[in-house]
Amino acid sequence: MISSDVIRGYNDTIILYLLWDQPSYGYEISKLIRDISNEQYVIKETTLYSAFNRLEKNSYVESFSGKETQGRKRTYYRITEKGRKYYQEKFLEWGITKVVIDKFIKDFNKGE
Amino acid sequence: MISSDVIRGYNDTIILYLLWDQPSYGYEISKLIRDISNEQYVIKETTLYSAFNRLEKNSYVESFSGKETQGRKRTYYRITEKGRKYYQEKFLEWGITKVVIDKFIKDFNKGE
DNA sequence: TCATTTTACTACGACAGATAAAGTAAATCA
DNA sequence: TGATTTACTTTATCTGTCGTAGTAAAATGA
Repeated sequence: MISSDVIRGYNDTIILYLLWDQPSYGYEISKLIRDISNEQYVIKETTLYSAFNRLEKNSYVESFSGKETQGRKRTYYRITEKGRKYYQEKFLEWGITKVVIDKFIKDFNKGE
Repeated sequence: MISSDVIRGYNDTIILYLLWDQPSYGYEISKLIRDISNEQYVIKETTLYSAFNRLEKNSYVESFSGKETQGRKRTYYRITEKGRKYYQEKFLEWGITKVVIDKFIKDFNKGE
């Protein structure tokens, strides 16, 4: 299980990634995250829905009511152009972040 | 500039890394972080000192008064055995975290 | 058919870590 | 001697995560 403080800066970006090709909704996103990460990251419901609200407030996604085929009525979210731009920025930032953190996190057990 | 939410889970670990071989103190750690990261990460003073307090509270470091050679009196910090163990755990976690996040953060501009 | 499970959220409050702002204090430097 | 650098400390605020609880409808099973 990876700590939530680490992932904190990337929950929104992860959601945008999963919305890239088609709209989706909370429950599905949550399962996708669990499956794709092989159970290594399971996002909390409240974290997920508060992320959706934040994303919508920032106009990175827009919501619409889906025709529910099963289960309760769903709220779908669609990524916006602004959301795609934000994602691309975060993608670049993540590349830099990895390099920076790698300079400070090394294995002292195996020399250097 | 990398965002603070990203680094949030690793500030303590970065400090422990820099204390690995010899004790140090706030101001020096802060400069080391800036230099090693080539200005890409500049830790805020308050963030740094609150991290030291947290580390000490958790017994990952212990403090002692140094003979100041210049400037104001310094509080030095020395990593403990518990701190080294914690660091090793975070080192492993970071490896896993990178792999997990990489599954969700890809460049849509270049195919794949 | 009725209860349980699964799907799909919403509301509220607490907490931790980052940070802005301001202040303190001693040594060095021009 | 006054500005700058070093070296912190205190206080208060903000954001994102998360625990707890509740709502609601469809699917599933006995």
